Amino acid sequence: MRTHTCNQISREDLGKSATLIGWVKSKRDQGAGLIFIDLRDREGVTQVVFKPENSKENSDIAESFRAEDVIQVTGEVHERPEIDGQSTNNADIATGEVELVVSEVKVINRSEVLPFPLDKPLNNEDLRLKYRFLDLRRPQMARNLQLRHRITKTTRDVLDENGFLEIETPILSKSTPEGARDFLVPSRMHPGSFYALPQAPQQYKQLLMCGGVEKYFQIARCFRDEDLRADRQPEFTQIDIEASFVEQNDVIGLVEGLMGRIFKESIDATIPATFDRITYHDAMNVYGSDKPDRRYGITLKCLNEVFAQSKFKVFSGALKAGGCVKAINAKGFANASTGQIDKLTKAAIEGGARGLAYIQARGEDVSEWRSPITKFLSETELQQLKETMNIEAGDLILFGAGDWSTVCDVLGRVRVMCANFLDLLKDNTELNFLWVTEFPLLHFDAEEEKWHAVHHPFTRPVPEDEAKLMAGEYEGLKAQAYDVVLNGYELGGGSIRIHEKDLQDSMFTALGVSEEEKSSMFGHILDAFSYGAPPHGGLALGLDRIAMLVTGSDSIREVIAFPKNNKGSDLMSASPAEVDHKQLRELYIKSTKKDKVAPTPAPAPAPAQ
RNA sequence: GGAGCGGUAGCUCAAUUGGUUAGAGCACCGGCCUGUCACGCCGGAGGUUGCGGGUUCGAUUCCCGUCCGCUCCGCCA
Repeated sequence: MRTHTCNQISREDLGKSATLIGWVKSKRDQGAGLIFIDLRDREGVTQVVFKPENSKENSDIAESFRAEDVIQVTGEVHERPEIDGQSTNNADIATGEVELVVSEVKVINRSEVLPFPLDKPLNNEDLRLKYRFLDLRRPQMARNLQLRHRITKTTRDVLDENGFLEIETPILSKSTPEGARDFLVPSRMHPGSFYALPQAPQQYKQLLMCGGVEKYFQIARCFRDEDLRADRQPEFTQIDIEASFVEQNDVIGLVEGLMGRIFKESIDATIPATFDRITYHDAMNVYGSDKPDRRYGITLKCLNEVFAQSKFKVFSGALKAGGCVKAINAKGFANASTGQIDKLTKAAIEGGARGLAYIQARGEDVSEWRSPITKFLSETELQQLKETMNIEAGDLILFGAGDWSTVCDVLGRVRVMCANFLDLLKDNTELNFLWVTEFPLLHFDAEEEKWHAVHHPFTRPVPEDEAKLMAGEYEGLKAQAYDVVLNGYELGGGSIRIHEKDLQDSMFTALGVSEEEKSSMFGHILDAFSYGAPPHGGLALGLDRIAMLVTGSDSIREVIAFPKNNKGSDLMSASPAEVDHKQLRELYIKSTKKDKVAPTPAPAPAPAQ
């Protein structure tokens, strides 16, 4: 029987017997039967020593060990000896002052030669995912999973302390017309009908509020059939929270407390008791993003006054059309390479700009500035610009002109790229939390010529905009919606919801949902709202992203035990995979493969064209 | 759907302007070594350079196509 884990034995155990079970991390064979084994388990590493004078048989067995063999060793805990006056302690491991001198050894299971070493970082993620069961043995991955557990455990504790009930909602649910693409599951008992996997338990949790639950949470698996990213998986986990009789500040306070406990109990980090708040408008206006990373200070400055009378048509034209001129000052980036400027310009164009005007302030004086546009600007404009933007020698100024939202978006992208080029976040360990509030309720999709919900269709407008929504005036409405942002990542978002049938009906009307769809798609929720639905609100937090930031990983795949790759495949189990014809027939789905039983007749030769 | 980067031994990488038999470290196999902890020393085995085609006397290298992976854009209410 195991008496200790591999991080446990210490000087206090000297002379005592101990039995360890674990994996052979490494073997150092000194010859003549003196062999050191680093034995690893989930918790740590202990050096075990085989001495020929104790048992030649044991040493012979140890000689055969390879990395990742599972062995059980029993022996006496010894102090590490001094050799020629030199300590043989190993300060790198917790058990480095002692060692286990083996008297009994048992080989529990042998390992094949490994496809990759476990004790070094490995770039080849393909290989890691294919052999994930080995990859998970690496201390970094073990730590990530342990921290993730700590996060979910703390979440359950905190929400339980606050009176929230953990309730499961269906995985087999119903396709929703708006939002991301659904994963569909064919129904055998209802030919031609499909379940959908939930993108989020949004409607269920609101129906729980209608059911009088008052306070609900769930560590909920969610599914979206969209293209993947480093911080996006087709199935991911949300901490889903909903409460009745709450206002925005209640939800915000709850989440601030939850975050504080999570960061304390996982990595012992102390974060502010309350987070700064910024409106959506200000976030866009100042940082060019609705999830700004404020760990660096580059901000968007308005230059409308400077260029109000400008003869430079790009600027004056934008202002005349009711738009704006803005710029950022990337301090110390005047030496940007042509390639870097090209990349910034490309990003600006992708964001909808026609180009990217810039000034490389190679010196203090405006005459030393290098720029394709300064020749169009007057001396007065240049001096005002210098003052407004606080331009000093060595700065790079980047401009955007046009309609407000495009300019903000473009400069927001350029801002992030500059910070990356300048490596502004090197060695930065700050945890910068932020609430973004007062999101727009609706935005108009010019291509489809219809209004979309910015958050989702159940989001409540601010009180002063309720009447407008009911009256069909959709321009400029604000929502009681809020996002929590950490270091430029959207950790989660939520809103106060609509709980009245009439208001919800108006919302569906705004989104162009037909009367027929209202009852077929949303009849149950409209129904629920007409039987005394309580006011309610909540939010959902991305557990994977929280775990990614807590562990300092650069991808959520590092904090998910068995993630999918970029194409949505599980490389270990090789899913998705084709299924048997019989299975498909039962589901009334036609195989895309050629039918082997009844081959189709050879097609007639195509007529020459 | 689009852009960028990448694919050479089990792993991490190298290979000059297109030029001998494609190399090194780690891992592996054999031998030696009684205090190592990235143990050390000696020896060995290990390659369809992702795949297909083209140019060339000659292609890891140049060109075209294709597959795979990662990052980003679109997309993700």
